[in-house]
Amino acid sequence: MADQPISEATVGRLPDYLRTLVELAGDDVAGVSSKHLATQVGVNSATLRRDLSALGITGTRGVGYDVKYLLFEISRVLGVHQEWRVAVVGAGNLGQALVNYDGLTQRGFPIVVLFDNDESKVGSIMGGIVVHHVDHMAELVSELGVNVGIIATAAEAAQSIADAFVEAKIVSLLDFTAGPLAVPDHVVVRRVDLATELQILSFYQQRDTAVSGGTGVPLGA
Amino acid sequence: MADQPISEATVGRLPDYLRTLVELAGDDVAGVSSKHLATQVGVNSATLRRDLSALGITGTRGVGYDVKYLLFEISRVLGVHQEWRVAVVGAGNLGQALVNYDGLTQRGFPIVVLFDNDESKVGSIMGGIVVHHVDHMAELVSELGVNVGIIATAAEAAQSIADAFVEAKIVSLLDFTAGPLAVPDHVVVRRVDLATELQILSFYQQRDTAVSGGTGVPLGA
DNA sequence: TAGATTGTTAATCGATTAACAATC
DNA sequence: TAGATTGTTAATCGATTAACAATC
Repeated sequence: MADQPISEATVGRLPDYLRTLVELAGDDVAGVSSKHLATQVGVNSATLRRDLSALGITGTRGVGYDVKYLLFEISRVLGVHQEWRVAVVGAGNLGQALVNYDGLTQRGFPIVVLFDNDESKVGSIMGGIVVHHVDHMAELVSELGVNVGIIATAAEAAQSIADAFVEAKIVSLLDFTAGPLAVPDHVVVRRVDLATELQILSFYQQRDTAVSGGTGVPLGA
Repeated sequence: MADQPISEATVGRLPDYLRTLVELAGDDVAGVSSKHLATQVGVNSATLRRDLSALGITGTRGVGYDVKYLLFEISRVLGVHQEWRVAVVGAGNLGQALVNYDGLTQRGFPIVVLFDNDESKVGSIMGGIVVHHVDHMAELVSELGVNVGIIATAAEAAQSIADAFVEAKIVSLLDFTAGPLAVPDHVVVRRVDLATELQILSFYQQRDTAVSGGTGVPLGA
């Protein structure tokens, strides 16, 4: 029943805990110690106990945690018991990949509508979803009960789409474009930028394979 | 010429710096202060100066930093001057979206080969790339000079694909599947998990819209 | 010289983790 | 009671940032 605020780091670990717990439950494991679960997930057991404590989730001293209870509580905290209806803007390759990707629906995030500004795409069906014109975002988002928006357009359009989502009272956005988005404080944006991920990878590779020391060899401009 | 180690946090900010610097250079801005650049990027100016210092990048006291020099040095650190050749495993929707996505090539990460274990896909061309059978990974990865691998298969196949990449001497992997991958220490894996991103978003939304306080209302199991 | 801005020291903050009293 | 494990305190670690001497 602790009342520490829940840190971003803690929230980020919850899906990992959930994933491992689902496996344990599948194997009919009833109880688990913080040490065992932490090892499975790859975190320190004190960190795990602290995370659970922050969520108000308790175990039994000398015994451990009940797997089903953990599963239920973490699911509840993450909102897994609720269905989150997703709108995707951008019916290009990425948008199409998203609507064709079962994983999102399976984990409780069905894509219910796809928007594009290209008239030739409007009206067509992709992954079982009808493509609507972006001009109709406000009405449809409200009508369909959308509560999460995904921006999968070209970078130039991102800000105006974000504005439209905000206008439509969406407060959770996942952005696949690179630039920073200006949104009101109550709107949460998470960014997925594949090229940046690859750049970070290449940084490590370059550093680890570099002939060590020195200011570095200048390459062709 | 500082010799602090470069933190993961610093590396993660480099692409943001780069992006903003590209804009400044485009506007023909020649010099910039840490305060100005930091404001643009949305970080603290001391953090920015510390990051640059850690990379051995210097400015001029009383003046600021030279935009072109910053651009060149950060690019070099990130390996932007090198072409990173990417192999994607999994020619499903995600794999297809990746090969059709120009952004990666534009930022120096051309996908040069696509693998799948589905015989009916092998030999076909997607986004201009020939699909090869996963059994030929080792030879082709070496032949084509691949140095980054992307795992875009179903979750069950991820570990064996990772093993195959490791076998083929690839040390940088981007993984779109959920589970944890076991790889040797010298291999760097970054994970992109869309459902987890959405779960984190829904956590914040649930928390912020919740009727405050209390142990929470139990929902139907 | 006066003004500006870097590069770094020292303070602060927050997150992780060892350690252990509480207690099943 | 003896053994195990939680829940939390206190120590540690690392990253951020204010502040300022160095210096252009």
